[in-house]
Amino acid sequence: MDHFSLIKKASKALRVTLKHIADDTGMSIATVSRALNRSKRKHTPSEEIIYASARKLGYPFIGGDTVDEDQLTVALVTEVHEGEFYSSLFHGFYRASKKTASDVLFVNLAKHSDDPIEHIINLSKKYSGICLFLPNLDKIDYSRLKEGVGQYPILSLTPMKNSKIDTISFDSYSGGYMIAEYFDELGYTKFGFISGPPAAVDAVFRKNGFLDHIQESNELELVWSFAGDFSLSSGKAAFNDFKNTGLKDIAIFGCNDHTCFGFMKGAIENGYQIPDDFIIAGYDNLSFCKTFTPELTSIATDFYKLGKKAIRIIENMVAEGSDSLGHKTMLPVEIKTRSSTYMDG
Amino acid sequence: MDHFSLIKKASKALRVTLKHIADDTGMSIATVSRALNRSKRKHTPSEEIIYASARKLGYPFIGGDTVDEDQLTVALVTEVHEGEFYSSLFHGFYRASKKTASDVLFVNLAKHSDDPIEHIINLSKKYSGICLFLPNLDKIDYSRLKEGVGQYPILSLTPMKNSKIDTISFDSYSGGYMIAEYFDELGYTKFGFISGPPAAVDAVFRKNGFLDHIQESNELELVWSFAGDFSLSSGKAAFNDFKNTGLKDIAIFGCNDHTCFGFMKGAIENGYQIPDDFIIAGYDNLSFCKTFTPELTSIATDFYKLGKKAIRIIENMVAEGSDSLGHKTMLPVEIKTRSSTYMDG
DNA sequence: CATATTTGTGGAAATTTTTTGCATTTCTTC
DNA sequence: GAAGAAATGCAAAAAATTTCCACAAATATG
Repeated sequence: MDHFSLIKKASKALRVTLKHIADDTGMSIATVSRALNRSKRKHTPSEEIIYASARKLGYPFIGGDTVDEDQLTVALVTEVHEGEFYSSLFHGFYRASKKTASDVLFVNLAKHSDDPIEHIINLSKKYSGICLFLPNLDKIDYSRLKEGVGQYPILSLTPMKNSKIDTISFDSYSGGYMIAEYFDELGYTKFGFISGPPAAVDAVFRKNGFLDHIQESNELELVWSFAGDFSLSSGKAAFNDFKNTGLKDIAIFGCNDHTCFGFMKGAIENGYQIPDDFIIAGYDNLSFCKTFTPELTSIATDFYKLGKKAIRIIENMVAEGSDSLGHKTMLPVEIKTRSSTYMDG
Repeated sequence: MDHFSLIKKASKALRVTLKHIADDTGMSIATVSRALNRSKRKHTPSEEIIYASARKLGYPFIGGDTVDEDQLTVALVTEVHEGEFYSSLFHGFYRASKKTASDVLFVNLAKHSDDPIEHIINLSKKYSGICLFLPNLDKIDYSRLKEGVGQYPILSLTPMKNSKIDTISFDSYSGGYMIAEYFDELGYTKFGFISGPPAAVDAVFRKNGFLDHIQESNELELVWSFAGDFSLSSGKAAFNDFKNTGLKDIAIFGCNDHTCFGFMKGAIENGYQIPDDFIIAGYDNLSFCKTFTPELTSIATDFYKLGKKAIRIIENMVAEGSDSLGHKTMLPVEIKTRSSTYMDG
């Protein structure tokens, strides 16, 4: 029966010994032992072969790593995609790891996609703690994961409703709220909004914050909205929709920068003037915000702070033996005002 | 195995045994042995403690990954910085690893910067092959590295003059040449150039290709050039310099996209029309090329192809036991023409 | 409430794995 | 072709790990 053999394979995972390497290379156990214990790596042909075989079979090397006793090793588990976001995330954690006692490893959830949860559970045996950035996992996945790792320091960077495990993320709600507040201060009363994909919980929070501020005041009103999907082209589509309404003097919040770029591109091609005809603000503070003309007002997130805080939380969990129980941590965001929302002097 | 480690300090090299864990946790060796061999991970308090201690001390777990015997593990060694480039690089290798038998691990050259070469030599004991993207290493570093690893599959992604080890990179020279050729075809005869930092060998090749095509024809002439540094602000500075020359009908090659964005931004703010007053092309084909108005003509590099080729080379080196001897591999690049160099119909 | 049963643990024996001493072979150098 | 150095295998010694057994504590059962 199929599942039996699977279980057997998982449990009886035979340990790699010198004998395996000796058999594989045709050399004696003694030779293998000596080759592997050389401090200086020599380059005799047989030692090369032994090294290659040892690597292939996964023999745990001895000369290699001795760990700093107090240093934890935290794994940041992601799927690598394109875009500035991942560079920022990695770079933030990388910088954070320099400032903390812990070491960060970037783990890619690639080939084992048949069962990512099983894979992550295995990772928990290797690392002191795990940070997950896997927006595609659902609630059932997280439950299985929690079940599988037990009391273990694990942290998700994706906001989740009713998550069983701790999460840390940026305060998207406040980001949206800040934008509305800022528009209000500038004297605008008519607001517009371009949403992101409904599945992106983060984008929904941005929206909620924005709308809540509007609702809190009688003078403010949402006069236009458009369902986008984070992409440049959906921003363009949003502009075409907006153009037909003929609205003017409106303050628009696009739930990410890319959408805003698309919107502004469409507007400029149609002879609109920004910020004269409308003002617009985005979210993410991509480096391109400063490159675009007009420069885009946006909500900035600090990945270095995210990394540092995430590592701290893991470190505390390890030190106190405390559990991941669905606590949520929100990191403040910052508004960067630029010429897309005000006139230059 | 899709994870990539930061290797720990290589010092005293004493092997971690069950006794160490027993001493650390206060439990007996027998208990530790049993806890570590449980296939299903139980969550009794003492087993949690044992696991935590084992991780801390770096005990080689047995239950962990079952390695595919024929699968190689290639390490991509970088320092993580911000910017779209690193995402593209990682993503390219990640996709490539799915299409090849080998696994790719991303290794960050972070904390151990006291002696990166020593660190890389240690990595060679763990992985079947290594790809380096470390533009800061100099020729002496590469020589030491070659000396240290001996006959071992290693590959640099940074073009180097007279490198001792194999390199693979994009054909920057042809990229620059193609731009000049394209400008020529469009009927331009006066050319301008914004250079990158002199230390970036890659940027120098782009320049050489561009200038060589100009020199091959009597009609073509380089009428203006500016020493930039790859940054947005140096592009703006380049524009200010250009403005004072009063030149018109000129075709400009900026050696990377960021510089071009800065240049165009300055131009637009000064009321210039692109491509009417001048045409401009960049290098890198960043996603923002399509976002900017006008959209920027640029040289596209394919990181997926780079990753696939790099992995193939490593695989061949392993299979044939051949050495890394300074061979250079160049991957073709492609020109993406957009509205910064031609009028819309 | 007394008595089985299960579970977790340490000590020590049994087993496995690794290292080392010694003899033999191979390769280099004069 | 001989001397010396380096590499290798065998077997013994040492070290590390697992297993067996006994005991104690917690839990279940009559």
